[in-house]
Amino acid sequence: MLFSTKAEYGVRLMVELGRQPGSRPISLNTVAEAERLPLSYLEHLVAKLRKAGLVTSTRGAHGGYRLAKPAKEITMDAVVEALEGQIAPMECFHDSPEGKVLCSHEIDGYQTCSTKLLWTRVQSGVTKALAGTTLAELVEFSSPGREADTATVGSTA
Amino acid sequence: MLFSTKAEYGVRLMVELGRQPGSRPISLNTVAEAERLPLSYLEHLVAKLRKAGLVTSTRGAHGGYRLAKPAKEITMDAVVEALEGQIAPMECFHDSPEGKVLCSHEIDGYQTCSTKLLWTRVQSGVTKALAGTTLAELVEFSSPGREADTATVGSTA
DNA sequence: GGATAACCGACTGCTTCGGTAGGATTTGGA
DNA sequence: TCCAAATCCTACCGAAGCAGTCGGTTATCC
Repeated sequence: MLFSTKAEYGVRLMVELGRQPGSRPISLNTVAEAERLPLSYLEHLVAKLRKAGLVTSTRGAHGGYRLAKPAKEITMDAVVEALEGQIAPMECFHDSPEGKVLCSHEIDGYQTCSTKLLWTRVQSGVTKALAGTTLAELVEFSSPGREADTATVGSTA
Repeated sequence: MLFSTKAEYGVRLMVELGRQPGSRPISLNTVAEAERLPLSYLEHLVAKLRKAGLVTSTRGAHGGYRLAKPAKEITMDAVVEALEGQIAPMECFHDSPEGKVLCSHEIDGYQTCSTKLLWTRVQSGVTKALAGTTLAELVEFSSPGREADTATVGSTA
């Protein structure tokens, strides 16, 4: 499995927040019941999202969470990365400052890494899919009234 | 991390096999030394590749492994899947008989799955990257400069 | 002050990862 | 014929991550 349920639950949580029209926060409890997910586990996940600056929180009674930005401006690479950590196909891949991918095997003074081409392509494929999808899309895609419609599930790139 | 070292080691092993010109098998020991990987761990990995029909084995002295097909006909989705198991972005994704992806949340009688669009795109991105890369490409990509080096990497044992 | 809800850290059972160990079986060659 | 080189197979191990649970603390509204 490429991703764990952290990404799954976290994305659902974000979608749930994105569904709310007003600006008032919704409590985690509400989200947990709507999505039928364990509240105490969601607490851990939402903490990651908050630290990543994707949601803001209001404490106390009638508090809760809301999106830190409009759903249109939230791309899913940021969400998934906040939840799962750095997204790389393989451990030896790091993001260098220039945004390039780098395979540590090459620094060993040992010849060209035979797997670099492959992982670079995979990395690119995943990144394009995640960065090319906004939260707003997911909200609209799953909004009630719209029945399961696989026609628009095409790739972005 | 999307994939574990099983994929990394296994792909390197395949590339090493693909580098061999003749049809005679090479031992795992040779591969392990060339790639500096633990032999006993490679045994586990090559077993998966063999069961998937990607390599064939010859037992006994002067035995070893060789590719079951020409490197051009081996696509990396088969290799990675043999090593890592079914490739899906999320646990709720299964390959249905018709080759479509299916999210189990939708069968719950509960509304449209809010994450399906995202995971479908990711799935597509990864699959395209893997299926669009052949072993032959990786072999060629990592070959240049090979005959020049003097280390233990020599192809002729 | 009480209810609500975010926050925080510790703990737990479970599975996978990465690797080791020890043996058995098969085969080629001296 | 017997040894060495290989594949093959099962079991085991420590470490880490996953998917939670639990208990408690702080902040806020009524």
